[in-house]
Amino acid sequence: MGLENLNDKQLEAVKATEGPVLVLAGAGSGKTRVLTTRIAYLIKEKKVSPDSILAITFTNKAAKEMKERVIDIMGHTAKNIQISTFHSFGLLILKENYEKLGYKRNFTILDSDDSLTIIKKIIKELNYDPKIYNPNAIKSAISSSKNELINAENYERFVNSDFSDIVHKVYLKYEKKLLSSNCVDFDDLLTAPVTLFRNYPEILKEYQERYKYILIDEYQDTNEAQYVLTKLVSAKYKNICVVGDVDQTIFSWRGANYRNILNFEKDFPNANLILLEENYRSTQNILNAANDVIKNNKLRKDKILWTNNDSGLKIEYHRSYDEKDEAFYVASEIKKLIESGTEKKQIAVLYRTNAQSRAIEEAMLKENIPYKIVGTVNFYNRKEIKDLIAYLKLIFNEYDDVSLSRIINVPKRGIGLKTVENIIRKANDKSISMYDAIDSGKELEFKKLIMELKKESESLSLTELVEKVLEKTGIRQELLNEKTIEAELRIENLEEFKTIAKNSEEEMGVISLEDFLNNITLVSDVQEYKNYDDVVTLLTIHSSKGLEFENVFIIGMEEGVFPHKNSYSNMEELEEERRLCYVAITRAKKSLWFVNARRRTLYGIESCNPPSRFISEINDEYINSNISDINSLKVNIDSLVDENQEYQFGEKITHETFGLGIIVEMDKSVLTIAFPHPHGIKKILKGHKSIRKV
DNA sequence: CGGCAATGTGTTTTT
DNA sequence: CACATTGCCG
Repeated sequence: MGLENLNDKQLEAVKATEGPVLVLAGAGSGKTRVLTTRIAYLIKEKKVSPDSILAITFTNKAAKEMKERVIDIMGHTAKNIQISTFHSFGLLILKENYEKLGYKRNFTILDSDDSLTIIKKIIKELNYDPKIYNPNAIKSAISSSKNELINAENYERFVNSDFSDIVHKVYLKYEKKLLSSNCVDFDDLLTAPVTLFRNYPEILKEYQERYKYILIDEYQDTNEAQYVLTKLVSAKYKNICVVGDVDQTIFSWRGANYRNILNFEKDFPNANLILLEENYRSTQNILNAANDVIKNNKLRKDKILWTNNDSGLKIEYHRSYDEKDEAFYVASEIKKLIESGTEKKQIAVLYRTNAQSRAIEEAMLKENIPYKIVGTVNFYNRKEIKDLIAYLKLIFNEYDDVSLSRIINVPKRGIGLKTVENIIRKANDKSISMYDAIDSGKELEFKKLIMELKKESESLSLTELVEKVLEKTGIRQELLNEKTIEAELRIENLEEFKTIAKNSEEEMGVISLEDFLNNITLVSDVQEYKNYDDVVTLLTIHSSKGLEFENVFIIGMEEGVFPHKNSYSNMEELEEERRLCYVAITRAKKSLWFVNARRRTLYGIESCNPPSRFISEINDEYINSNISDINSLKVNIDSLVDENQEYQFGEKITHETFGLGIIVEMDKSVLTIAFPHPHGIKKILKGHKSIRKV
């Protein structure tokens, strides 16, 4: 079972099966090993039934990996364990209780693009100018509210400005639209189960009985909805084991609240607290660098990771001329590694923003280095693929007005804006779906096509259905007629989609249209299906969380890029950047590179950025550099702050982005300021340029 | 209705 | 810079 390889603390975490357990696990301290062994221990030693166990992870990648590891230990009994993301778990609950929440059996999940489309339409309907009221801002306000379990009606209490008033109105209409389209959005997958459990205690009871043992990974990244959901389901047996590391909170912008982990012992009195501080992953030098960076955060508890590993190589810091040069340097270093026998899958290039991947990708292509990009511009976001999916969604859920609007004229059928508007008006008047509202004209032809495909979908396999759609709708024919290279590429993508369908069918035996659609919406990572053996990995730091590589390159180590300039005005966001840096550094096992560029063209403008402050936070003795004097390049962070500014409790200030706020707490260097919704409470360095007295 | 050109806009991270 | 939206014309 692997108990023999665990240290005392890890063993304690595995064996403390009864009652609440909080495991504070530093980076690389073997927390995944603890979780997987704990699951095996529950089943083998404690004779717990596999389907009484619920294990929640934060990403699909982590869920997949955990499942594989458990299967490695236990074999196929492990297949019945519910190991998934919060969102997939929410979907499971929803599927078992859709009617109580007002949905029909064939509800579908909207992706975030679809949500935005709906919101744009609503803004138009309400006659607001989308230039003044940014649809994306409204969308994220609605999404944050949902994740804080504030529903559209309750949002009224937070209305205190023009903007929030409009958010409220859009939010109400948006919810109505989702329900009538028989659709849920991502956030509903978390909030709907909470609503269900609050309204139906007897249903909650069933789930409490079903999942007697609960494990939650990355607990510091849970938001309010996830937190409440966890608490509800675990309330009866309280056999809940949460694992996390406050220093690795990197999803605050999505509502993650690291206080959930700090409050765990309050929420579950007499919780067993276990600290894992020994790092097994990295060399001493890498770990020292990580510790040096993270200790600059003011809002944290002291914790020093240690390791028995050798001190290892110094961090290699390379400053390049520009981003092309940077990419070329990385590629040539990777080449050297590969030539000296390093496995490509032990090499990763990490960056702060997806946009940075392009230069690296070009260099990799030029140098002929096999690579994969994790979670880049989504395969499923390509137009032709979205169209195909919209057909499948509509075939499955005819109430889905979003999908219908998308494809009613794809390929061109001569159904224009006017016609569509008429259908919408009719549907609204009669309170029916657009699909049901269609009864004449060219649009009836379209409806008949969907009806026909719907009928066929009952008897065809998934792959056959996809083929039928490509053929009968004319999607493929239209592209064939184009006879351009672009169109050819699109056809290739459609064929690739068919392959994905086929593969998942083969993998799972049979897969229903429903499961397939849900899967591709929730698991947006197409590369899971592709067969990559030994290639270099390119990915954002965010998606690198939980992974490890022998050799890691962190590129764009510049002020403005990393830390990202949007985080400058707010101390909490800057500290999140620093945690992000901590995560990035601790991905490396053996060797680590910091790379940056003297000048960089991003979004069409060239800028010259000083090296990242994070580099200067690390003691020079851990760094090897092509620059003679690293210190001469250190940024003067103090220049951003006017230390002499004094404030008083209760004093009003204005912030350049959050507006008027009141100081509700202060200490030597940090102000806690309350801003109006949706900003809420922020911590800001005393005397920071972004705030002014009023 | 469909296609094209001009204009404008927003660019952090993910389920 | 890349893309999305708008406006104009056939």
